[in-house]
Amino acid sequence: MNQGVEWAVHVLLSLAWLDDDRPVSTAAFAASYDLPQAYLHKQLQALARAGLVESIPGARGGFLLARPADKITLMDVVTAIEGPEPAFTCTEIRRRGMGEDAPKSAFRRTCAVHGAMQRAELQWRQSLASQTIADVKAEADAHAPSAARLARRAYGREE
Amino acid sequence: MNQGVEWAVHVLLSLAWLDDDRPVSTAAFAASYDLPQAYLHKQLQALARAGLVESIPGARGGFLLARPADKITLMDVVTAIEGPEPAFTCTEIRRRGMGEDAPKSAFRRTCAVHGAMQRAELQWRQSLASQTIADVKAEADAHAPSAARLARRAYGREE
DNA sequence: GCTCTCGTACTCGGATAATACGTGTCCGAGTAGCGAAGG
DNA sequence: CCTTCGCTACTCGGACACGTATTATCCGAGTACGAGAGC
Repeated sequence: MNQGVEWAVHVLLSLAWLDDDRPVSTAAFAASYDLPQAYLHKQLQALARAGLVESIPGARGGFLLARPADKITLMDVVTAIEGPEPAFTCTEIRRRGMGEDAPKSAFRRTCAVHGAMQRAELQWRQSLASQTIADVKAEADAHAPSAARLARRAYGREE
Repeated sequence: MNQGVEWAVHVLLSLAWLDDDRPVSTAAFAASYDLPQAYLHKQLQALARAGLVESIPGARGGFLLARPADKITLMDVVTAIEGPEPAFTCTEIRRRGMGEDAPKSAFRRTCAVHGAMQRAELQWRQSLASQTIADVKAEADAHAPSAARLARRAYGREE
């Protein structure tokens, strides 16, 4: 799994904590998390292309949530960063394993191996789709109530 | 996900279909599935190291199931090929995101992002662990009853 | 005819290259704010 | 003093290198079968 997924979730989480209309620049995020600015910027562009964040160009620009945090699922984030392709890809090698004279009717139904892997991946995707940024924020708040205030301070709010 | 996972499951499935004590060589599998022999051999070695198959050295050697097909889960196969490392790794970047003066008590509990991703991955792993090679075999048989016979013919059984 | 020995062919095992994707970086396009000049 | 113009600094956007992990390959160690010679 891409490193960028973790970064993206934390960035969205920070934006959810800030909860205002002032955009946050890549430089601010990079400084806050001590991450390579240029590469983090690449990930943020992916989030913008996927419509998860809105990008404000120009000076004093940056990124802000494109929709409420409870409307952004972790599945959205993973898809934005990793792409929509499934992790397991079936190449239908079963067709070559049975000899040339195997009846085509034997392959009408989905490959059983493919089906099994797909079921597992579906469980993963459903779990990701059932958890929103707002949920993660709520859990983090429950673990450490000071988190929201610390986040706002880290980005220059409430000086 | 590694290509080798698909190959490995199909190989184990074929061994389950054959269901005898005569080992099958890498060359036989590669010829049957039309796969690069040397690379497939590498994957089979991983299965052998993980204890899923038993390797018979020397002429007329090859591989056979190390235990019954209903005792080999898809999780075992994925772990053998991909390794035991979790797909998502938490680098605890939250600690850097809150400023230096953040109280350590705020990080006693697990990172919420990590927890959320872990839950999804656990669903995936549980689904993989709940499905055995025997289950996949049963499903494939249900889809196409001729599969077992075709497999035995492909490996020189029942000539 | 039987047995022992040697040779050959075959297969596993690990060490070794080539390639693709994830990682990291750079520079150009565009915008907002600030300052100075003019009215 | 107010308005307008221009400049500078800052930020997004996409195009360009690098490193690591997956993909792919090769050669050596070991074993079983078979042929041949010897008894």
